[in-house]
Amino acid sequence: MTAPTHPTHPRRSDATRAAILRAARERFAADGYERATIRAIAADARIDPSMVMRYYGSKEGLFAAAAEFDLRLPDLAAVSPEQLGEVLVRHFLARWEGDETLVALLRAASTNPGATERMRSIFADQLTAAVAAFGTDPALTARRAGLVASQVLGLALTRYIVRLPPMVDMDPEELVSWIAPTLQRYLTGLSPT
Amino acid sequence: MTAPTHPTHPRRSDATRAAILRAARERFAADGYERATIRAIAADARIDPSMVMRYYGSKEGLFAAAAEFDLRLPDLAAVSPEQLGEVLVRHFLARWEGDETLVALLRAASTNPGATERMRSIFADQLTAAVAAFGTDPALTARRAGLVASQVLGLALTRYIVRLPPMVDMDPEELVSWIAPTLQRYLTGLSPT
DNA sequence: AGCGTTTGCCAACACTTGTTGGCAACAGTC
DNA sequence: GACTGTTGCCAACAAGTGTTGGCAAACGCT
Repeated sequence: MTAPTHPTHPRRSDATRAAILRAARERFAADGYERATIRAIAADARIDPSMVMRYYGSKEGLFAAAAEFDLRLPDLAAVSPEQLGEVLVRHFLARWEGDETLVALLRAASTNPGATERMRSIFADQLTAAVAAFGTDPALTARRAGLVASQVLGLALTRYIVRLPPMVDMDPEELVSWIAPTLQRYLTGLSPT
Repeated sequence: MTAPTHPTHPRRSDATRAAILRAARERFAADGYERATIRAIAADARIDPSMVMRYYGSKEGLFAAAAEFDLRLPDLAAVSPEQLGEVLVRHFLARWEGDETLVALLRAASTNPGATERMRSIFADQLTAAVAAFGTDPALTARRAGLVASQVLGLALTRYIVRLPPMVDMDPEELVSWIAPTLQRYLTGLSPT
């Protein structure tokens, strides 16, 4: 993260930039876009609010930087076809739990148009590409990816945002065994038409 | 809605109250809790912002009134067991499309603690009760309901909030035929443990 | 008609928000 | 050591927020 886009000289303020980004992700994840104030983020990072503006231009710019995200989906073509569902749930669960960026993005996506758009493109681009990679009927690929997204995002919503007790209490393995067959069918099941 | 709790005299301002409530639901559904301002809601309802305060006490109070919601779940004990999934998806789809209250609630649930709590209780109470009504292993009831909620809320999130193209484009019947088997298994499938 | 109550609007309050400009301290270079 | 650019903070702004109190008109009742 905060990788210099070009072989530019490392800046003396890189530590500050990173601190801002870390605080921003925490606040956005905990409070959503509008309730997370620049002042609060700056206080967490122990710097002045004006620094946030200098380094990230605006609140929108800060969010864009903090919500940079890659699903890091594995190559599904290399997975044995009957294990696709299981591999995917495991991967998503690990990704949600290990990085609060996605929670921040999901919280913000409900109210902030920019975040909505990013969420949409992440799942429309990255997930659709991964689903296309193991090649079923191209006409169905987008729909399969959309259905997978609906279950995976629903899992995240109920477990990390709404915190429905049963969804919070189940351990990852139980979730995998319940949900994997769902994704498996969405990915490889016959079109029900 | 806005039903007089007691046999009190109908008030001359009932029309205004209803207009406020209608405008509030629209704004909350479109913008979420924090971006929906009392001034904007009042403007939509063509009255002064101070009226909102007089009739609903506070913004939180207004939201609480606007987000009053009943899932109106059918009696699942009266449904033939192999059709549970299908009946449920149909019911939820109709409920989402016909009433923007749930969309308002879902949008707000990501950022507003009160809305989160209400969402949680709606699905924890109403849905769990419906699932319990056709009586499987009580130890699994809450988990089954939670899983159903995860898929149903994921459907709503991707279709009405994030607006993932494939989820928006599919017509209700196709969604039903894809998703019904998922709910069916969550409701009646064997515990995978 | 005269009464108290209800409905509505206006103006203002106290506060928070994102954002800006200026100014001191510091680093590194010639 | 002087010069240039960077890093940081302070103070302030303009705009928008939820919320409040008071006042005029309309209403419903006797």
